Amino acid sequence: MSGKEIRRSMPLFPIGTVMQLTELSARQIRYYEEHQLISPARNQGNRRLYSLNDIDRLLEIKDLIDQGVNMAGIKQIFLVKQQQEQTNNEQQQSEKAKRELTDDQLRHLLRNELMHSGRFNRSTLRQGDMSRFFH
Amino acid sequence: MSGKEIRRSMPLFPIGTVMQLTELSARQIRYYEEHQLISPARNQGNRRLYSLNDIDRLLEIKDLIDQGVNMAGIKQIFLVKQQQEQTNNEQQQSEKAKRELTDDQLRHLLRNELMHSGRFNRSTLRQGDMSRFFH
DNA sequence: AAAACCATGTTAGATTTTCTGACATATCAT
DNA sequence: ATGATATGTCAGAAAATCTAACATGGTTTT
Repeated sequence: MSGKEIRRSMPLFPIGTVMQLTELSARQIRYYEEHQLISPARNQGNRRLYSLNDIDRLLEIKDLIDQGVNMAGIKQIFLVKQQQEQTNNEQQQSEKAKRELTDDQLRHLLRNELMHSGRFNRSTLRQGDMSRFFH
Repeated sequence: MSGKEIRRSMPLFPIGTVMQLTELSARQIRYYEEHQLISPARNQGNRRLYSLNDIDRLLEIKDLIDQGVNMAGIKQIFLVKQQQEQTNNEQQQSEKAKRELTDDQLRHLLRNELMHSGRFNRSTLRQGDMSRFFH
Protein backbone atom coordinates (compact mmCIF):
# COMPACT_ATOMS: atom_id res chain seq x y z
CA MET A 1 0.00 0.00 0.00
CA SER A 2 3.02 2.30 0.16
CA GLY A 3 6.00 2.85 -2.12
CA LYS A 4 4.94 2.15 -5.64
CA GLU A 5 1.37 3.14 -4.99
CA ILE A 6 2.20 6.48 -3.50
CA ARG A 7 4.23 7.30 -6.52
CA ARG A 8 1.72 6.23 -9.11
CA SER A 9 -0.96 8.20 -7.34
CA MET A 10 1.14 11.33 -6.98
CA PRO A 11 -0.63 14.32 -8.56
CA LEU A 12 1.81 15.66 -11.12
CA PHE A 13 0.27 16.50 -14.46
CA PRO A 14 -1.83 19.50 -15.44
CA ILE A 15 -4.71 18.92 -17.77
CA GLY A 16 -2.81 20.11 -20.82
CA THR A 17 -0.25 17.35 -20.51
CA VAL A 18 -2.99 14.82 -19.89
CA MET A 19 -4.78 15.96 -23.02
CA GLN A 20 -1.73 15.21 -25.10
CA LEU A 21 -0.98 11.93 -23.38
CA THR A 22 -4.51 10.62 -23.74
CA GLU A 23 -5.68 12.50 -26.82
CA LEU A 24 -8.83 13.45 -25.00
CA SER A 25 -10.25 16.98 -24.96
CA ALA A 26 -10.33 19.00 -21.75
CA ARG A 27 -14.10 18.88 -22.00
CA GLN A 28 -14.07 15.09 -22.07
CA ILE A 29 -11.66 14.78 -19.19
CA ARG A 30 -13.72 17.11 -17.03
CA TYR A 31 -16.92 15.40 -18.05
CA TYR A 32 -15.61 12.04 -16.89
CA GLU A 33 -14.71 13.62 -13.62
CA GLU A 34 -18.21 15.03 -13.35
CA HIS A 35 -19.41 11.46 -13.61
CA GLN A 36 -16.91 10.39 -10.97
CA LEU A 37 -14.88 8.13 -13.18
CA ILE A 38 -11.77 9.95 -11.98
CA SER A 39 -11.06 12.42 -9.21
CA PRO A 40 -7.85 14.30 -9.82
CA ALA A 41 -6.25 16.34 -7.07
CA ARG A 42 -6.19 20.12 -7.10
CA ASN A 43 -3.31 22.43 -6.47
CA GLN A 44 -3.47 25.53 -4.35
CA GLY A 45 -4.78 27.55 -7.27
CA ASN A 46 -7.59 25.08 -7.89
CA ARG A 47 -6.04 23.68 -11.05
CA ARG A 48 -6.46 19.93 -11.56
CA LEU A 49 -3.43 17.69 -11.15
CA TYR A 50 -3.49 14.15 -12.48
CA SER A 51 -1.48 11.13 -11.38
CA LEU A 52 -0.18 8.23 -13.45
CA ASN A 53 -3.08 6.21 -12.11
CA ASP A 54 -5.50 8.87 -13.29
CA ILE A 55 -3.97 8.75 -16.74
CA ASP A 56 -4.19 4.98 -16.85
CA ARG A 57 -7.80 5.29 -15.91
CA LEU A 58 -8.46 7.84 -18.64
CA LEU A 59 -6.90 5.56 -21.21
CA GLU A 60 -9.14 2.78 -19.99
CA ILE A 61 -12.15 5.06 -20.21
CA LYS A 62 -11.23 6.09 -23.70
CA ASP A 63 -10.98 2.51 -24.70
CA LEU A 64 -14.32 1.58 -23.20
CA ILE A 65 -15.97 4.51 -24.91
CA ASP A 66 -14.52 3.33 -28.19
CA GLN A 67 -16.25 0.02 -27.45
CA GLY A 68 -19.52 1.89 -27.09
CA VAL A 69 -19.79 1.72 -23.30
CA ASN A 70 -21.52 4.69 -21.68
CA MET A 71 -20.75 6.47 -18.42
CA ALA A 72 -22.92 4.20 -16.28
CA GLY A 73 -21.34 1.13 -17.84
CA ILE A 74 -17.84 2.35 -17.21
CA LYS A 75 -18.68 3.18 -13.65
CA GLN A 76 -19.93 -0.36 -13.09
CA ILE A 77 -16.89 -1.87 -14.73
CA PHE A 78 -14.63 0.07 -12.44
CA LEU A 79 -16.69 -1.02 -9.48
CA VAL A 80 -16.33 -4.66 -10.42
CA LYS A 81 -12.63 -4.26 -10.96
CA GLN A 82 -12.26 -2.63 -7.61
CA GLN A 83 -14.07 -5.47 -5.89
CA GLN A 84 -11.95 -7.92 -7.81
CA GLU A 85 -8.83 -6.23 -6.50
CA GLN A 86 -10.28 -6.27 -3.05
CA THR A 87 -10.77 -10.02 -3.01
CA ASN A 88 -7.38 -10.47 -4.62
CA ASN A 89 -5.80 -8.57 -1.80
CA GLU A 90 -7.66 -10.62 0.75
CA GLN A 91 -6.42 -13.81 -0.86
CA GLN A 92 -2.88 -12.54 -0.90
CA GLN A 93 -3.32 -11.49 2.67
CA SER A 94 -4.27 -14.92 3.90
CA GLU A 95 -1.61 -16.58 1.82
CA LYS A 96 0.90 -14.21 3.25
CA ALA A 97 -0.24 -15.07 6.74
CA LYS A 98 0.46 -18.73 6.12
CA ARG A 99 3.83 -18.00 4.66
CA GLU A 100 4.75 -15.80 7.54
CA LEU A 101 4.53 -18.66 9.97
CA THR A 102 7.17 -20.60 8.13
CA ASP A 103 9.15 -17.45 7.63
CA ASP A 104 9.20 -17.08 11.37
CA GLN A 105 10.70 -20.48 11.71
CA LEU A 106 13.27 -19.62 9.08
CA ARG A 107 14.19 -16.46 10.87
CA HIS A 108 14.56 -18.40 14.03
CA LEU A 109 16.95 -20.81 12.42
CA LEU A 110 19.02 -18.02 10.93
CA ARG A 111 19.25 -15.91 14.00
CA ASN A 112 22.27 -17.56 15.55
CA GLU A 113 24.33 -17.34 12.44
CA LEU A 114 23.55 -13.68 12.07
CA MET A 115 24.43 -12.95 15.65
CA HIS A 116 28.00 -13.81 14.78
CA SER A 117 28.43 -12.44 11.28
CA GLY A 118 29.28 -8.80 12.20
CA ARG A 119 28.23 -7.43 8.81
CA PHE A 120 26.78 -4.01 8.18
CA ASN A 121 23.94 -3.18 5.89
CA ARG A 122 24.87 0.25 4.63
CA SER A 123 21.98 1.77 2.72
CA THR A 124 23.03 2.97 -0.70
CA LEU A 125 22.35 6.66 -1.04
CA ARG A 126 22.18 7.62 -4.65
CA GLN A 127 21.18 11.09 -5.61
CA GLY A 128 19.51 12.65 -8.57
CA ASP A 129 17.35 9.62 -9.12
CA MET A 130 13.88 10.47 -10.22
CA SER A 131 12.94 6.81 -10.14
CA ARG A 132 12.11 7.30 -6.49
CA PHE A 133 8.95 9.01 -7.64
CA PHE A 134 7.85 6.25 -9.94
CA HIS A 135 7.53 2.48 -10.23
CA MET B 1 18.73 4.37 -27.75
CA SER B 2 14.95 4.14 -28.10
CA GLY B 3 12.21 2.86 -25.80
CA LYS B 4 13.16 3.74 -22.26
CA GLU B 5 15.14 6.74 -23.36
CA ILE B 6 12.35 8.28 -25.36
CA ARG B 7 10.09 8.00 -22.39
CA ARG B 8 12.45 9.40 -19.81
CA SER B 9 13.18 12.30 -22.09
CA MET B 10 9.54 13.00 -22.86
CA PRO B 11 8.67 16.61 -21.97
CA LEU B 12 5.79 16.36 -19.55
CA PHE B 13 6.07 18.59 -16.50
CA PRO B 14 5.45 22.32 -16.22
CA ILE B 15 7.78 24.29 -14.03
CA GLY B 16 5.34 24.37 -11.14
CA THR B 17 5.39 20.61 -10.76
CA VAL B 18 9.15 20.58 -11.09
CA MET B 19 9.44 23.16 -8.34
CA GLN B 20 7.57 20.90 -5.96
CA LEU B 21 9.39 17.76 -7.00
CA THR B 22 12.83 19.30 -6.64
CA GLU B 23 12.13 21.95 -4.02
CA LEU B 24 13.91 24.48 -6.19
CA SER B 25 12.52 27.93 -6.96
CA ALA B 26 11.47 28.86 -10.48
CA ARG B 27 14.25 31.40 -10.44
CA GLN B 28 16.81 28.73 -9.66
CA ILE B 29 15.53 26.36 -12.29
CA ARG B 30 15.62 29.06 -14.96
CA TYR B 31 19.02 30.21 -13.81
CA TYR B 32 20.46 26.74 -14.28
CA GLU B 33 18.99 26.68 -17.72
CA GLU B 34 20.58 30.04 -18.45
CA HIS B 35 23.89 28.39 -17.60
CA GLN B 36 23.04 25.48 -19.85
CA LEU B 37 22.92 22.85 -17.16
CA ILE B 38 19.52 21.80 -18.48
CA SER B 39 17.53 22.56 -21.61
CA PRO B 40 13.85 21.78 -21.17
CA ALA B 41 11.54 21.63 -24.14
CA ARG B 42 8.91 24.28 -24.81
CA ASN B 43 5.29 23.79 -25.69
CA GLN B 44 3.44 25.74 -28.35
CA GLY B 45 2.79 28.56 -25.93
CA ASN B 46 6.46 28.86 -25.03
CA ARG B 47 6.03 27.35 -21.57
CA ARG B 48 8.87 25.10 -20.41
CA LEU B 49 8.22 21.37 -20.23
CA TYR B 50 10.57 19.14 -18.27
CA SER B 51 11.25 15.43 -18.68
CA LEU B 52 12.14 12.87 -16.05
CA ASN B 53 15.73 13.19 -17.16
CA ASP B 54 15.57 16.93 -16.64
CA ILE B 55 14.28 16.40 -13.13
CA ASP B 56 17.00 13.90 -12.35
CA ARG B 57 19.48 16.44 -13.57
CA LEU B 58 18.01 19.17 -11.40
CA LEU B 59 18.22 16.93 -8.36
CA GLU B 60 21.84 16.28 -9.18
CA ILE B 61 22.45 20.00 -9.56
CA LYS B 62 20.80 20.68 -6.26
CA ASP B 63 22.99 18.14 -4.61
CA LEU B 64 26.16 19.52 -6.10
CA ILE B 65 25.22 23.01 -5.05
CA ASP B 66 24.69 21.73 -1.54
CA GLN B 67 28.25 20.46 -1.77
CA GLY B 68 29.39 23.95 -2.63
CA VAL B 69 30.02 23.39 -6.33
CA ASN B 70 29.36 26.40 -8.56
CA MET B 71 27.85 26.59 -12.04
CA ALA B 72 31.17 26.14 -13.82
CA GLY B 73 31.98 23.14 -11.68
CA ILE B 74 28.68 21.49 -12.33
CA LYS B 75 29.02 22.08 -16.02
CA GLN B 76 32.40 20.36 -16.00
CA ILE B 77 31.10 17.47 -13.94
CA PHE B 78 28.32 16.89 -16.42
CA LEU B 79 30.81 17.05 -19.23
CA VAL B 80 32.98 14.40 -17.62
CA LYS B 81 29.98 12.23 -16.94
CA GLN B 82 28.88 12.54 -20.52
CA GLN B 83 32.28 11.50 -21.78
CA GLN B 84 32.26 8.65 -19.31
CA GLU B 85 28.97 7.47 -20.72
CA GLN B 86 30.33 7.85 -24.20
CA THR B 87 33.27 5.55 -23.56
CA ASN B 88 31.00 3.16 -21.69
CA ASN B 89 28.80 2.92 -24.71
CA GLU B 90 31.77 2.30 -26.94
CA GLN B 91 32.93 -0.49 -24.70
CA GLN B 92 29.50 -2.03 -24.67
CA GLN B 93 29.39 -1.59 -28.39
CA SER B 94 32.57 -3.55 -29.02
CA GLU B 95 31.57 -6.19 -26.52
CA LYS B 96 28.26 -6.50 -28.21
CA ALA B 97 29.97 -6.90 -31.56
CA LYS B 98 31.88 -9.87 -30.23
CA ARG B 99 28.83 -11.40 -28.73
CA GLU B 100 26.88 -10.92 -31.89
CA LEU B 101 29.15 -13.23 -33.78
CA THR B 102 28.37 -16.09 -31.48
CA ASP B 103 24.75 -15.06 -31.43
CA ASP B 104 24.74 -15.45 -35.17
CA GLN B 105 25.94 -18.95 -34.81
CA LEU B 106 23.30 -19.63 -32.23
CA ARG B 107 20.59 -18.28 -34.48
CA HIS B 108 21.88 -20.44 -37.22
CA LEU B 109 21.61 -23.52 -35.07
CA LEU B 110 18.10 -22.65 -33.99
CA ARG B 111 16.72 -21.81 -37.36
CA ASN B 112 15.77 -25.29 -38.43
CA GLU B 113 13.89 -26.06 -35.29
CA LEU B 114 11.91 -22.87 -35.58
CA MET B 115 11.04 -23.54 -39.19
CA HIS B 116 8.97 -26.46 -37.99
CA SER B 117 7.48 -25.26 -34.73
CA GLY B 118 4.37 -23.54 -36.19
CA ARG B 119 3.91 -21.31 -33.14
CA PHE B 120 2.53 -17.79 -33.21
CA ASN B 121 3.85 -14.88 -31.27
CA ARG B 122 0.72 -12.97 -30.52
CA SER B 123 1.56 -9.54 -29.14
CA THR B 124 -0.24 -8.85 -25.90
CA LEU B 125 -2.39 -5.78 -26.26
CA ARG B 126 -3.17 -4.38 -22.87
CA GLN B 127 -4.95 -1.09 -22.60
CA GLY B 128 -4.96 1.68 -20.09
CA ASP B 129 -1.34 1.07 -19.26
CA MET B 130 0.57 4.22 -18.60
CA SER B 131 3.74 2.22 -18.22
CA ARG B 132 4.19 2.55 -21.93
CA PHE B 133 5.26 6.12 -21.33
CA PHE B 134 7.80 5.28 -18.68
CA HIS B 135 10.53 2.82 -17.76
C1' DA C 1 -42.27 12.38 -35.04
C1' DA C 2 -41.44 14.97 -30.99
C1' DA C 3 -39.28 15.19 -26.79
C1' DA C 4 -35.62 14.02 -23.89
C1' DC C 5 -31.09 12.48 -23.14
C1' DC C 6 -26.04 11.85 -23.89
C1' DA C 7 -21.46 13.06 -24.97
C1' DT C 8 -19.03 16.63 -26.70
C1' DG C 9 -17.99 21.30 -28.74
C1' DT C 10 -17.70 26.18 -28.10
C1' DT C 11 -17.66 30.57 -25.92
C1' DA C 12 -16.98 34.07 -22.27
C1' DG C 13 -15.06 36.12 -18.23
C1' DA C 14 -12.30 35.28 -14.24
C1' DT C 15 -8.26 33.37 -12.06
C1' DT C 16 -3.79 31.20 -12.01
C1' DT C 17 0.59 30.08 -14.02
C1' DT C 18 4.43 31.07 -16.54
C1' DC C 19 7.34 34.15 -19.26
C1' DT C 20 11.01 37.79 -19.76
C1' DG C 21 13.58 41.44 -18.06
C1' DA C 22 14.98 44.35 -14.53
C1' DC C 23 16.52 45.60 -10.16
C1' DA C 24 17.72 44.19 -5.16
C1' DT C 25 20.65 41.62 -2.00
C1' DA C 26 23.47 38.46 0.65
C1' DT C 27 27.76 35.89 0.52
C1' DC C 28 32.20 35.19 -0.79
C1' DA C 29 36.68 36.04 -2.92
C1' DT C 30 39.84 39.58 -4.30
C1' DA D 1 35.70 48.04 -0.34
C1' DT D 2 34.76 45.99 -4.96
C1' DG D 3 33.07 42.59 -7.83
C1' DA D 4 31.10 38.35 -8.98
C1' DT D 5 27.71 34.76 -8.01
C1' DA D 6 23.37 32.83 -6.84
C1' DT D 7 18.96 33.92 -5.63
C1' DG D 8 14.85 36.90 -4.38
C1' DT D 9 11.36 39.93 -5.95
C1' DC D 10 8.54 42.76 -8.89
C1' DA D 11 5.90 44.18 -13.05
C1' DG D 12 3.51 43.56 -17.25
C1' DA D 13 2.30 40.38 -20.86
C1' DA D 14 0.89 35.99 -22.60
C1' DA D 15 -0.79 31.34 -21.94
C1' DA D 16 -3.37 27.78 -19.44
C1' DT D 17 -7.08 26.52 -16.72
C1' DC D 18 -11.51 27.13 -14.28
C1' DT D 19 -16.68 27.35 -14.14
C1' DA D 20 -20.95 28.03 -16.20
C1' DA D 21 -23.72 28.36 -19.96
C1' DC D 22 -25.49 27.46 -24.35
C1' DA D 23 -25.14 24.71 -28.92
C1' DT D 24 -25.40 20.30 -31.39
C1' DG D 25 -25.52 15.80 -33.54
C1' DG D 26 -26.81 11.06 -32.31
C1' DT D 27 -29.74 7.89 -29.52
C1' DT D 28 -33.64 6.61 -26.81
C1' DT D 29 -38.06 7.10 -25.09
C1' DT D 30 -42.67 8.40 -25.34
